[in-house]
Amino acid sequence: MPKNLMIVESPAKAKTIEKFLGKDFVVESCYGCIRDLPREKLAVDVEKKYAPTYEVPTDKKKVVSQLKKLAKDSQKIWLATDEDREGEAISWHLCHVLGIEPESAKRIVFHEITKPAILEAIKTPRFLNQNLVNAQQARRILDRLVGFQLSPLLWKKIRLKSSLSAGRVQSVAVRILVEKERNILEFTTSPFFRINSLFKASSNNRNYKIKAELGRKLENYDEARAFLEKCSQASFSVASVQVKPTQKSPSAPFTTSTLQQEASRKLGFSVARTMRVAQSLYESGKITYMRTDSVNLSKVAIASAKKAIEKSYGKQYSNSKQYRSKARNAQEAHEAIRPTYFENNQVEGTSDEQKLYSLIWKRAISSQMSNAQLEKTIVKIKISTLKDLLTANGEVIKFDGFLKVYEVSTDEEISEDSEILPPLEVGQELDLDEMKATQRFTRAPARYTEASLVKKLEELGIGRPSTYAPTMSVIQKRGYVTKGETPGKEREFKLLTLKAQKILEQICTENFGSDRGKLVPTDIGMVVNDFLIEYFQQVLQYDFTARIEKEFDDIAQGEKIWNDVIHSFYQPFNEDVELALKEAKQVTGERKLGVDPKSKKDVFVKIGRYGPMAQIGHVDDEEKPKFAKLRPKQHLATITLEEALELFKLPRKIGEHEGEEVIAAEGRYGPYIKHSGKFVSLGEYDPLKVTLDEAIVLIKQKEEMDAKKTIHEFEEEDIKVLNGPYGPYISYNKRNYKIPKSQDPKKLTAKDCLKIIEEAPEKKTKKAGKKTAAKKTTKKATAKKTTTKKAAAKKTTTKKAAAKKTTTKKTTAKKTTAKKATTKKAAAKKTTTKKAAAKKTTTKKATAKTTK
DNA sequence: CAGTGAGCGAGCTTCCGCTTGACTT
Repeated sequence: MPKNLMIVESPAKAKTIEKFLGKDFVVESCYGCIRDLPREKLAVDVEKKYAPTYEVPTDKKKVVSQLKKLAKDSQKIWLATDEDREGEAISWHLCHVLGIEPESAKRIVFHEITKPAILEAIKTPRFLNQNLVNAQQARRILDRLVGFQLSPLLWKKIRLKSSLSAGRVQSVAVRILVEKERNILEFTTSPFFRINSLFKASSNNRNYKIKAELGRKLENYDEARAFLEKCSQASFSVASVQVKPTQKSPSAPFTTSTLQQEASRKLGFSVARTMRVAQSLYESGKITYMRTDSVNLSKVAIASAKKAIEKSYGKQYSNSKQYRSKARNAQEAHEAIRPTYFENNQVEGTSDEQKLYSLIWKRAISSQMSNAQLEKTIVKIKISTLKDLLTANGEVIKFDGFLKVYEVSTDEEISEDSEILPPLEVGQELDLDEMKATQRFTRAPARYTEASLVKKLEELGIGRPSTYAPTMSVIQKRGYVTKGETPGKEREFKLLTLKAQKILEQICTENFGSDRGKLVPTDIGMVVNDFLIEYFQQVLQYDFTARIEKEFDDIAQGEKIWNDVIHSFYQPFNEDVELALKEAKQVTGERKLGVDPKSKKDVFVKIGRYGPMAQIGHVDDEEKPKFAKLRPKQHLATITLEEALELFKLPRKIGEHEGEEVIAAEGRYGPYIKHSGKFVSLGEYDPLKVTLDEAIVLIKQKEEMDAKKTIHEFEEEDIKVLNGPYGPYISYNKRNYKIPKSQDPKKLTAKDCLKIIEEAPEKKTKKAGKKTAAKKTTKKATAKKTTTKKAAAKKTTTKKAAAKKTTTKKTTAKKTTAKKATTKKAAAKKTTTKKAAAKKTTTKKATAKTTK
């Protein structure tokens, strides 16, 4: 019989800790939350102080009964869930489920999974912090109220077939994208010219090329032409040389959001892919926990990084330090993401795992390395015929430091290779090799990627490490947002080249405005967003979460009662819901485009039950109106009358093939052609333009594919043996059956198949839910809560202070928070200046690109 | 899997944050 049972949240963590503790301890995992509000109903009694009804979800029943058994056999139970609001609440739920009095529970916490940290934690157990639990309950209940009131309102007012949803996090995420998209739509581009030049110089028998550019933009073609003409007659000389030493310091080790950003930029991973790969690295013990908002490293980790750096690169490369978190609502329950063993600079595994591990290793190890020492040189070049100066920038690395292993990239572009400038003297003459005036265009604001949206949400304090990836997928699943696929458009630009005193003019083309991989809001996303903003200003505000988080903090500090906080939010919110319910008409996003020249009826676009559509005529007209679905790339806001009228040409008969009609149309799953009862997807082809010949090729391809797919076809029994993405299978009566591994699918007879079908297990049904059981226990729980609240409040404040090893009383706690706030501000300033710097380099890059 | 779109009403959906499997045919 084990003396001690310790419960943590993650099974991988449990395994590691068990190794540290020896045989007196059994360490088990509860797999996250073990009790929650039921999925299928509100379960918050708004009449009775917002009393929640919790239950154990079906997929957690097994874990709970296992834990109950272990708990019964143990003498002591240690609740070691994460040290944050959610972790405290999980411990509280565990108490309820395992029949432990919350007042007598042994609660322990640690921020890092190291032996000393855990042994220390066991020495200093505390009790449950009911204030923290209440803060979590308030968070949970507020989210439930918002989500489960707003979503049904959308079902009612926007009668779409697909299920819609709204929530504190997802709706603001969509809003950010919608507003960006509207900025892009409003943006009008304007052309200008940039001057780039290349000089030749030689020094110590070496030839150098010096790139220099004009700092200002030229307004138009005439100015650009005039500038080059002046230069064609000019001589050039060095006006000034400025050399200044600078430093670059490494970035902090990864948190969830920075990992997602870097993996997106450097490896092209979606946030979901990053998390999936990180999870498997974590489970195999190669990295620390991957859902964290902390940049903290344990002492053990810092020491081992130092050792690894000194061994591989030498002492001068080591610079141990601890980073401070900038995140707004960081709870810092874990370490930063780092390799478990710094001495392993690579690991075995899939190629994704190796790549991501390498990124994590480099970032973590470089965070403990020295600053890079650089020397920046700025050379101004005089033009004899003009007042303007040209500027050449050079950068030389004097000591590489952390750059030896890791180069941080920015959102815009990876920075240009540094130029090496030869030694130059003031007054020295320079030979112009070539000068270019390139037409450029002001650029529309950039769309967000999944990773940059996560970054923005984190800055706003919206969402948590565990929800960034799910939030990105939910806004796409609901049809609010899609990942762009269009490659952009071509555009022409002028290029003037001055060489050997002659000016050459060229028209070049470039691609612009690609939205590939970027998040683009859909019409549905926009209509839903506009509706929510009209009626629910407060919840949709960017700082709503930050403000309500302050209230949750007050609850955690024992300064506010959670029911009151919810009440003061819910009263006006509920009024807004009622108002919207009563006042709002059906939301369709309707826009009139004009009049159909043929029928003289109105043509308009709107959101129909199946998505965006165009319509000719009104429903109450004598004649039934005509409808047509919008193509995927068309939008309510931008489609023209002509484009809309085109849509009514579908479905379109394009000819005959083997005596049967061939019809092109746009269906639910994209454009297709129909031929003798079979459908062939059109892919990239436009159903309005596709020719018969092209269609026949596609039909033949499809027939070939089908032939490859079929292994057997037993017509009498209507059984098919087919090749699918998971291997061969049997298709019968609209159901699919697995083929046992012992049998060769090629040798199967109709009889064999029927036998497999008969022996196949029944299909599992998903749903099972108990609705009554949970009620009693929670009522008791809430009653108890209210009585013990005051006492608990006092207790915890003093305890917290004690834990921090400062003097008691609230004032100290407040001071520390104030300090935090100021450092935050400073941090914010830093980032903005950095951003500005990043912008500079990118514009440079853009011009550099075109000159090549 | 693929020509839907009014209005009615049945019956369905939905939040955010903690955590992993199960496993498709």
